[in-house]
Amino acid sequence: MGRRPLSTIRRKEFARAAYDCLARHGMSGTTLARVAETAGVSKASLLHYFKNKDELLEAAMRYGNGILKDENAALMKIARTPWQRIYAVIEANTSPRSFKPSVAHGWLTLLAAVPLNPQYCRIQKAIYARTKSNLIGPLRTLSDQETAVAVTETLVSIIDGVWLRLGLGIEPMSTENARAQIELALDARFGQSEERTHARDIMTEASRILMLSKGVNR
Amino acid sequence: MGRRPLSTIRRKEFARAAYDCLARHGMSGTTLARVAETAGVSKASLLHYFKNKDELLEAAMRYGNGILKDENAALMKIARTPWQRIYAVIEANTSPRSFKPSVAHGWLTLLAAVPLNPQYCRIQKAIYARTKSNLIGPLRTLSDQETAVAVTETLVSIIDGVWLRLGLGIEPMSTENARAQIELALDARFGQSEERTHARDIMTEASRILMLSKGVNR
DNA sequence: TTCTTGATTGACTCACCTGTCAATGTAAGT
DNA sequence: ACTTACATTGACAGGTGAGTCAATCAAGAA
Repeated sequence: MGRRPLSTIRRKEFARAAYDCLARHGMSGTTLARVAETAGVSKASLLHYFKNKDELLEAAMRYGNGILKDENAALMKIARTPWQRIYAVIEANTSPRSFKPSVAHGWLTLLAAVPLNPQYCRIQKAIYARTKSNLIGPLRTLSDQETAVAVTETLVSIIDGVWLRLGLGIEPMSTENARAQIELALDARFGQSEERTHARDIMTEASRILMLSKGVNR
Repeated sequence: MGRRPLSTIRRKEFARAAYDCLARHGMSGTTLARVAETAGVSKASLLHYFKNKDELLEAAMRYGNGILKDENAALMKIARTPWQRIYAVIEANTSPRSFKPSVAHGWLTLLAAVPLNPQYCRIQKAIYARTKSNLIGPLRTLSDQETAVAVTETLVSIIDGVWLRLGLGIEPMSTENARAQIELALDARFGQSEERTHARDIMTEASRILMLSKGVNR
């Protein structure tokens, strides 16, 4: 779209440095000076690429979300059945590649700022809309609309909840634990059909392969 | 315990003011000056009661949690059966009295700081331990240990998730919506027994009565 | 009344943070 | 070689926030 080039790759590096800072030092500890140091440049250089701190943090938010988004997109492309699409979302959102305490803390730090900044708000809104839509579509083909909505809402809450708990770091939280919780919620409205189990195995395997092929490009 | 008196009531007022600030202005916007203004005193007066900002925010954290804790304790005292104890926790954690966007945002803001401060960490750890224990106890009398643990984990994640989404304020999130999600998770491992339904009605009613009697004392 | 203890505050210090700017470096095009 | 456009930076300005301190105020005890 109307994206200015301005060395997109450099911006991404800085967004990553900002995200790392947020994860390690929290919002108050994430100063331009510290981000610059993390990225190995001067503070003034940062402000050459981002006109202010808000814009930098916005990029950090897009960067952090981008990781999940890319994995999700890659898995969605592979998925062929409704259950596979559901497990694509689940796999992407609990993939060990990003399901780490530091990533979760960075995410949590940014979320806390969402209600204070309309731009962050818009970004986050889009993320929720996408995730919900990715879940409700296939779920509707497996049940009535009402059930699909209810299950979607619950899955989204569980995903948010496990990420939150992961980010707090005060109790162990593994990919397996997270997925077990999601499975439990699915059990509430769907039986352990052959189709479901098979789809899960397929998508788990697909996720593993994608992870091995080191980083979804772009 | 070893609590210094130092006008406990005054400290609570300030903790409340700090919490309000956190909810309204986020972590960076919560300055000593602003909290002081909210409380109607000078910044220096604040620091007479709290030796630094960290201690003030710690008090804010205890204050915010205290609301839920008191409601939980009151309902727990009423509960007589396992299912009633389970619904005591659920009611307390989704009570319209505290289940509000501003409260949730204050909570979210504090949570983001948890990994950066060992003291916040300890407080939050205790909160999780209590909630989990309150759920796992009664659940164990209704199922095997493994199931009790799994359901507890899921319920905790859903509660955290709905609070998070409430705090973000980018989508509607009501008490009813939150409870529907929790019910769904319970459905996964427990049928709609007469006992369960009845317990839910009892605790909902108890919560309503407590709410009418305006604020659990102390 | 006098003394003591705690409450409250304005003024101040010091550190740090954001954002600007002018100067310099650098690489590619002509 | 010259020019243009961008990259990078040190230095600086302006502002703000945390925390200190000495002085004042109020109330109860002796």
